[in-house]
Amino acid sequence: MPELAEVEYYRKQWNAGLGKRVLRVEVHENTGLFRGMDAKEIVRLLPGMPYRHSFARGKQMLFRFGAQAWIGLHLGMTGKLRTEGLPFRPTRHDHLVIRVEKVALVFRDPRQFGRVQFHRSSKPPDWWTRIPAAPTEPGFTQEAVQAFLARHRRLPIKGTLLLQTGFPGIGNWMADETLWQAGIAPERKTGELSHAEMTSIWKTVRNISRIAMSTIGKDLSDPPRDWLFHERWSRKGLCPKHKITLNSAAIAGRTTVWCERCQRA
DNA sequence: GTAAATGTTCGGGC
DNA sequence: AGCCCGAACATTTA
Repeated sequence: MPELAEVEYYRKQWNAGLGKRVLRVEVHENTGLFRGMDAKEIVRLLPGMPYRHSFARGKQMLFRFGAQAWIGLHLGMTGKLRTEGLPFRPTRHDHLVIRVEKVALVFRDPRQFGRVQFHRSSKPPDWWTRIPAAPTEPGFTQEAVQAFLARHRRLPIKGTLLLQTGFPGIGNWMADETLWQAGIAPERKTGELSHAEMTSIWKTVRNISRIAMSTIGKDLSDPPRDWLFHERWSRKGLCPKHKITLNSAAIAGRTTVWCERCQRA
């Protein structure tokens, strides 16, 4: 379930390998994770380099090896990172295994919607540098959000919240949580929101992201009990405020859950 | 057996 | 050109 906070959690899972030298890399090279790249390049070039650092921004992660090697990872729908002690034999969905001293760094992704990128340079890749500020960063300002919303006036606000070019890290459950806490119906056109509602979107996204980071992002523990989060997964979820059955429909192409009493149409 | 799933990209039709 | 929509990717789970 990798959105902003889950990505942060999974990034840290490889920390057990920090500072250690790569001994060997194993890949399932014909899987979708390596689309558009040559997986063998990683296998050939990474050994000998220390795993130095990792970063996460939105749903993207970047791992630094040696002086001029970077691996970018996206978890897609079902990707997970973990480490394994030795001996370790990868199984069917463990598509990338980076063996460092005493530990194996594993990227598992059954559906293969995730992605691996390799970049050789002393500088991080352009695609990384261009990611806009995430909701937990100072650059995620009210002005930036207003300007972004103004550029997507015809899209339902639910769809706008899912655009990674404006809300890096926000995914389906965070978008629903935001709209529920902000009291805005998901099918509202972005351009029809009032100034106060746009401000509320900005504040709520920041608040939810901060709290999610300190719970889910820390150790996958639950966010606050009164969040929609706990109710939105089952077909008969109840609004935490009104205890009425939540609505569920596809909006902007994605399953959307909301409370018609909380959220102004 | 069928539908749907926490994401993104691509191509066709307008 | 640009916007919008649906399909596609591959697998598991309800």
